[in-house]
Amino acid sequence: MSPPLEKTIKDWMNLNMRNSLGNFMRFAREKNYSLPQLSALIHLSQNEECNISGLGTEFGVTNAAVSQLLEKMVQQGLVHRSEDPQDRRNKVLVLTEEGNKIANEGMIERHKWLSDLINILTEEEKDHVDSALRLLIDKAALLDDPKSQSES
Amino acid sequence: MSPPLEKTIKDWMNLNMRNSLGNFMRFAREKNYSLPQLSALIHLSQNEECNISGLGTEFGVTNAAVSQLLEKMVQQGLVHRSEDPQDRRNKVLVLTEEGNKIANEGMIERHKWLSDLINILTEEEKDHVDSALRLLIDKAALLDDPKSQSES
DNA sequence: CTATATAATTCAGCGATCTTAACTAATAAG
DNA sequence: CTTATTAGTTAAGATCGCTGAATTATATAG
Repeated sequence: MSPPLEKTIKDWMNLNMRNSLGNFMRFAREKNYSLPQLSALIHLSQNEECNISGLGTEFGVTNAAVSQLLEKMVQQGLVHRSEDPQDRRNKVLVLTEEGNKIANEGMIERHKWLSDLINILTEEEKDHVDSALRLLIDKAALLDDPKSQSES
Repeated sequence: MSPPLEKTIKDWMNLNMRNSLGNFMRFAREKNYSLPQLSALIHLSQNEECNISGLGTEFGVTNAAVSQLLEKMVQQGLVHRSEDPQDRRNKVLVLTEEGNKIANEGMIERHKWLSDLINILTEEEKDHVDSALRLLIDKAALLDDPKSQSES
């Protein structure tokens, strides 16, 4: 990687941190959701069907911890938990409508600064940013696809 | 904002979430730092001189909470806490070398996927992404500057 | 000098999450 | 059928961070 791009990435990371982390934590506190809950919510909103151990691996905690966390979220009506017909030891975790709503709000809150930022660009600049981000999104999909199909 | 750009931002947000949140939480657990600690660490690494109440406002918690959290971080050698000569009620919080090291590692860990992603781009694509990100960084500085100079 | 306001700390108590260990249920292997 | 493995749950105990209230020290106002 060329040195100037390396610096750009670093600056971009800093900007991301400074603007999204605080927003995210404040949002969590205001809505009375813990950070683990909100993280689980967002993970579930991106990976439609998860099980307990998958979440445990994702966040680096035991199944017991996930089970307890999810139990509360089921009671709060954020998550629907059902048996997997293929293997009834598995639980299939899916967000409820309410859960999806909260997850989306959380994401919007976290990246609000990015939307605000883009709104002050000229049309030409918007196009430039749009194509660059789309390029990254497409490349990321290429990296993800081979792996995401290799389990179950 | 044009509809296609709006979708691009949304996709980009999703990608960010999916790839950085898990890394970040795993990093925190592996290194035995709590999420609040790591968040404080990162905030301090971006805003060289902070006081207790400033951090409290940033994260939406009481001064007592910040004081206790920082006390631990001082004991761990991550933060240097000293009196403000201008107003000795204030404490000036600055990261130690060790604290800075951890903060940087955390940021690198969190955005590792972005570096990996950029590494598979062609030179031409890299230039494209570089200029788009730099554009956003510059615009963000314009938004921030008026505010960031208004205190102390 | 006295009174008030501000910044930070300390303490007791609460709630949340984590871990380990024991347990139930379902699947896979012999 | 018996045994071992896998997925998830439950319970007990520990830790952590937060709050509210009381306290100390500094700064400002009258």
